[in-house]
Amino acid sequence: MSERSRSYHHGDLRAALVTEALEIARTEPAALSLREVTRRAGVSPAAAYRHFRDRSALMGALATEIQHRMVSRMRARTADLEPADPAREALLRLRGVGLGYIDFAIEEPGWFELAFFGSAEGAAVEEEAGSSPEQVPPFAELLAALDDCVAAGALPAERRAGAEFSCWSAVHGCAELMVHGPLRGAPPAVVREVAQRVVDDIITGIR
Amino acid sequence: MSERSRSYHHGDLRAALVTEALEIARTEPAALSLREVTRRAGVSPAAAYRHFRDRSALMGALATEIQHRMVSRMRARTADLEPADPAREALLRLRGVGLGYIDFAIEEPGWFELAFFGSAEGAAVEEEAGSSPEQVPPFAELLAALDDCVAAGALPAERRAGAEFSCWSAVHGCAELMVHGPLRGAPPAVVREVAQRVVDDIITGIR
DNA sequence: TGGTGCATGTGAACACCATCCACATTGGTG
DNA sequence: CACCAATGTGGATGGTGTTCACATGCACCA
Repeated sequence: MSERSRSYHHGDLRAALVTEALEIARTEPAALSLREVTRRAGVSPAAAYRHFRDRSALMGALATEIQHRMVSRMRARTADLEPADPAREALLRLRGVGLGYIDFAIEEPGWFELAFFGSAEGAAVEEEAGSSPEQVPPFAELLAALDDCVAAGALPAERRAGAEFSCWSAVHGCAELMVHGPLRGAPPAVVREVAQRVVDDIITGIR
Repeated sequence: MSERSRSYHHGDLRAALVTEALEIARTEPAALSLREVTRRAGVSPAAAYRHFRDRSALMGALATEIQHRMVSRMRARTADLEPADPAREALLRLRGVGLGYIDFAIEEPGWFELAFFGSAEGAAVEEEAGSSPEQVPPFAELLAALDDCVAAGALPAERRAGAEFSCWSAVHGCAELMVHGPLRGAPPAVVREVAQRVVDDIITGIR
């Protein structure tokens, strides 16, 4: 396993391709091509097709991996909440989910850009059935936080339905604003302030 | 001017290229390439470079055109407001701006996708100076609506600063949700309801 | 009127890309 | 040990953006 680089067979090319693609996406997104990925993995372009139906399948795997990393960071951020009364704590968690989402987009714009690619272009038709909201990990995180709010009495039950769309819209839109939009490259202080205002406004609005 | 199609010189190739690109973007976005655009304009690929520095410059011109059409539709939608007291009327206008934005995204997904491309990829560095928020027409529309709200007493002056980011985030994020995200292809009734909930929530939240 | 300069369009080339094919190599299984 | 299925290769095809030397013809000036 140690000296696998010289052997004709790679060992675990699929994982290696995803790893290389992640690296490229983070550092020089413009260079993210199937050929470049295989090049860095030390393998011929066609080899990728033994593991992915086509380019968009690779991007889908990439998106899934990124979504999981996103959730990890969101959780790491939310973990250190000092105890408070349940309602307040649930709201703080909801706030943390939103801010964590936005932070991830700012810290890893290359990854953020690809995080929802699977649901975007090529694979639109076939996956149809398998892409319910609950299966998009960051979205699932939001759903859980909202349910918590209801359980803790911080959100009236009759306001629960549809609240996830308001929250996701505001938070995702804010992230886009900062990665692609007018706030791209704004000073971190401004960015922080805007993010907090957006998250607080939408949490106020859904209640 | 009438029989210009046979002449070596085109007449107004720049406009023709934008027109063709708009058509392609609307009907078969996947086919939107510089070569396809020139092909439809009956001209060689290189001809485009007499009018646009590169592909991303074409996309930028396209984006600008789309943004203007977006504003036109948003205005057409907001135009028929029956008079009411100023505060209520200002809020309705704000609501109309948001819903109009979302409607445009749903009705013209191909265009919506490109509307902010100019601020997205290639041209990021050089335009830096020229892309202040006020110069993005749909965003300017929002700013105006918010100022109206303050003037009409529907929004406290101390809540005005930053409100545009909350609104744009929610509305743009909602549009993305419907074009690329989990709500893509959802029944129109659901889409309508979600859009209204999102817009109403954020308007509640900013006040 | 005739000539010329400059903007505009052409054709061919380059480098890159995704994708497919027949073929080579191999690790594991009978 | 032999063979098979899985995996990787090299090369070809047709697409892309971009550049270059060259062709064309409109507008203006002598």
